[in-house]
Amino acid sequence: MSELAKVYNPLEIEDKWYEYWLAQKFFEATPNPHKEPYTIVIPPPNVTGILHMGHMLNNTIQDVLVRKARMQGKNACWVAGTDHASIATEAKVVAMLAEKGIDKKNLSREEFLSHAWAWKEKYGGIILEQLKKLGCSCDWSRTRFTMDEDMSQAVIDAFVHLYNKNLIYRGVRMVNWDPKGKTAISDEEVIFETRKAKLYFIQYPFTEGEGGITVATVRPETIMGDVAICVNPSDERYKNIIGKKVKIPILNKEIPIIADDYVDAEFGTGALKITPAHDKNDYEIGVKFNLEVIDVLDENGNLSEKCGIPKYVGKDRFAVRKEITKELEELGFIQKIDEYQTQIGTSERTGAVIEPKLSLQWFLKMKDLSQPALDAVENGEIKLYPNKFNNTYKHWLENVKDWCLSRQLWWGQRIPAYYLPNNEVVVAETPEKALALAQAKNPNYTKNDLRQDDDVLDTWASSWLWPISVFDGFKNAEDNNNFADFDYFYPTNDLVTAPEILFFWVARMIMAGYEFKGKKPFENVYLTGIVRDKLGRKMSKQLGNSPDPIELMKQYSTDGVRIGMLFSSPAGNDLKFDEKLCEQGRNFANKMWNSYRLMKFWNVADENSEKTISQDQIQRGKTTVKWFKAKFNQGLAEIEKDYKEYRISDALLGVYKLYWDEFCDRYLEAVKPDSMETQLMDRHTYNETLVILEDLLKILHPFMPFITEEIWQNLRERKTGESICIAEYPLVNNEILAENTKENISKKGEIAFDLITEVRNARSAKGISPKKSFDLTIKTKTAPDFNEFLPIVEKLANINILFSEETPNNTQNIIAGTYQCYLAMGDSINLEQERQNIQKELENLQKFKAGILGKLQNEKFIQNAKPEVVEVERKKLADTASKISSLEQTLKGMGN
RNA sequence: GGGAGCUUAGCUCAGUUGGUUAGAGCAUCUGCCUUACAAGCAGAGGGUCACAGGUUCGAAUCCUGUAGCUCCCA
Repeated sequence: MSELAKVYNPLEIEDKWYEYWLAQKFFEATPNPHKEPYTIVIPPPNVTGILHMGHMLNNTIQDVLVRKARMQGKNACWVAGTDHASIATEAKVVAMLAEKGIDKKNLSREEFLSHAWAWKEKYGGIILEQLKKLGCSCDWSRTRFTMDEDMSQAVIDAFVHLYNKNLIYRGVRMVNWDPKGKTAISDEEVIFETRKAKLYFIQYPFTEGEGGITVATVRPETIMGDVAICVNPSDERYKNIIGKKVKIPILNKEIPIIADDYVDAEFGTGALKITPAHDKNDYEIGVKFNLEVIDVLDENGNLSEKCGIPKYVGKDRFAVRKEITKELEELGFIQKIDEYQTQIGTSERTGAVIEPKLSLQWFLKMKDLSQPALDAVENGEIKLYPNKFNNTYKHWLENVKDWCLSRQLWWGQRIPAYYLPNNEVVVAETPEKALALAQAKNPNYTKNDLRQDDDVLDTWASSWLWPISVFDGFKNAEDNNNFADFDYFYPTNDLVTAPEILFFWVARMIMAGYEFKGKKPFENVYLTGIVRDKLGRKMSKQLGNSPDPIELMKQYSTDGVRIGMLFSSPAGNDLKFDEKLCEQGRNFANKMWNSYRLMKFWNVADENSEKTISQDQIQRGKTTVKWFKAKFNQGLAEIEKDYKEYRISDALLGVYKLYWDEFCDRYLEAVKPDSMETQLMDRHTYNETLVILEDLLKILHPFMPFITEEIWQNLRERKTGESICIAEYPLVNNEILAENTKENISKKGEIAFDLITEVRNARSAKGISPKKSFDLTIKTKTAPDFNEFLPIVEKLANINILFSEETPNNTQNIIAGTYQCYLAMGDSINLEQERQNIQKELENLQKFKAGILGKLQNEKFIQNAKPEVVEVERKKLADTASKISSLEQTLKGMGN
């Protein structure tokens, strides 16, 4: 048996078992009315994506939950897939085409899409393959893509449904315009930079009378688009001029002074110029006061005809800023120019400064949709972990804005809206149905009169349907078969995702669940933290501070990396990732491997050889097994509690300590055979150890699927089709816990192990080798209450235990529980030193006792504190008093 | 500007409705090739719980204020 390697080698083992699991179809789930379903849908990663540390964390947690549920006999179904990521993918494809010298502008929509699909087929599956490396136990037969035909159909159907309910409308809205790329981009693609700018103080003269009002702005080139000056109504400086009119410098156009709370009286002069076409907030004020919108810029970021000053038309916005500043200065309108730090949005793609621009977009009204979603979290039907996110969630939903659904892109579901020659619009699932609607208005319309909207829908318009559509929940009701999956697996159980997309995705899925199915999409939402580097920075490509997960797994084993991720991830808190943690995970795997190796050295006794085993060894085995089972079940109960509260890293730490500290360092050391030559072990202890190890492997399996499978498979003869993946997860054994409470087994064990530590410590302090054996006298008339543990103490502390009521000479004092013990270490005892140690210990105890007495003599404490608390204090007092008296006796015995 | 959260050992974090002398892992230090494992074993040291008040018999925990940091929304 000794041919097992000393160091665990994960490489082949991981691939071997993953292939076995897939071949045995352990991860595939089909509806089964006799089994309870447990469902998770993956947050679909971008089809353009490759695995990053965030995915590692997220998917490891999901795998832990799914594997545990599967072992608990549930019908575990984890659906994987990817989303089409309109913007990112289109950008990638455009870039790829550009490299080949192809300009998107010269392609038809169909041509471009065929390139995009080709790209997706080639690169779109990378991330899913990487998830397999991570050990993810997804039902791969269910893998979906948000642009699959039926998934897309669901998106279109949903759009039509909402349009017909009057929840979708078309309206003007401010978008992030990239004047270089000549396209709108999403908020996520805007990078804010802190830049130096100038704050110009410009005077707008009153139309009547002397003077005027001074406005501070960073954008003097937009004054031609001004339609009002706004002040705060409570601003004393301006109270009496509200309603007056001023003239825009140069242009000499009259605009009113209005008042709104939005204006910050502290900023600049407290007077704000309102340019609705070029600022989001100004636009909203414009809507509120019913002001005109004058768009003075064109799609290139140049001044347009509308600016009203011919010499500036067609010139770049920044050039005009300089020129107009000069002109204003010459005309005496500029009072001063301050240096100013400002946040400027730039395009992730082109680097151009983003121009807020009004355009016509499709919107979804959110108010009615959000109410059920708000209620669901409020009344606990859906639970967020950690629940600190309830506030954020509530705040967002109560202030929810309408959702801009359209994107000026081609990659995605094309908006099913068709324009008629008279600019009327019809919305329908297909061109045919749209034509029918059109013809209802005017029978003369033909197919050629319809022009479909060029834009596609936001990717989230696909992913908010994900938990429904992956189970074909939108398919026709006539086709009953298609609903079997949906009816069985929906609502799903847990969702694991990042807090960054709580609104984008989670809230919207909840809305979709109630809107389309009248049911929540999931029960629990576990929000992970953000993986940061050691310095606390977000991991990003630009910084290059993210390790390559695949490399990490090669270096530390997949199990090791999974452990490393989870060790540092308390729910919802950001985690500072450190490779050291993966190393710790790898070391743990190695420790497990070696504990398995140790068992392989042992020989099970037969009827004859069993007689040669010492009673001490047999007794040790018996007690250790009993003790460990108590510890195991206590630990397991804690771990279950941690799982219930989604404290995954605490659950892991619990398992880790059970395995390493209790099993390896205590249990295995205690049951080791006496004889190194025969390695003979009694059958009872051996069999129990096997069961114990199997139970440990089972509770570890969700965290470390590969090594647990490897050891589990080798522990006994297993048949094909057997696997720890589907082995029964241990239940907390309440009988053992009750027995433990009755017999105080774990408490006695602690006393015994503390005593072992004390003895080792005494040796170590004096530089004596652990190999040297000593006598230890326990001061007692009868056998001490932890009697059954004494053979364990003798073995692990390498001592010989005696009982006596006398205090032996020349010994070191040790306390075990309430027992006074004396360790005879021969000449090495320094009596004076020993006396001092005891004195010091006595002082500590006296201080401690005084503290307790202080409490117990305080009447208010006795009156107010819970009886249990008072009882605990009394017990402490008694124990301390007894320790003190025995130490004092010891001192006396030493002739002091 | 509005909202949320954080601050506990050198580092990363636990610390449940207030109740043992505040815990863990890593790191550090000491001693060890001991019947598996040096990716290991046996020990040890290390904290004014950010700061200042308050409530309470009792505060890391509750309240108020201050400072610093982070995130979300605008």
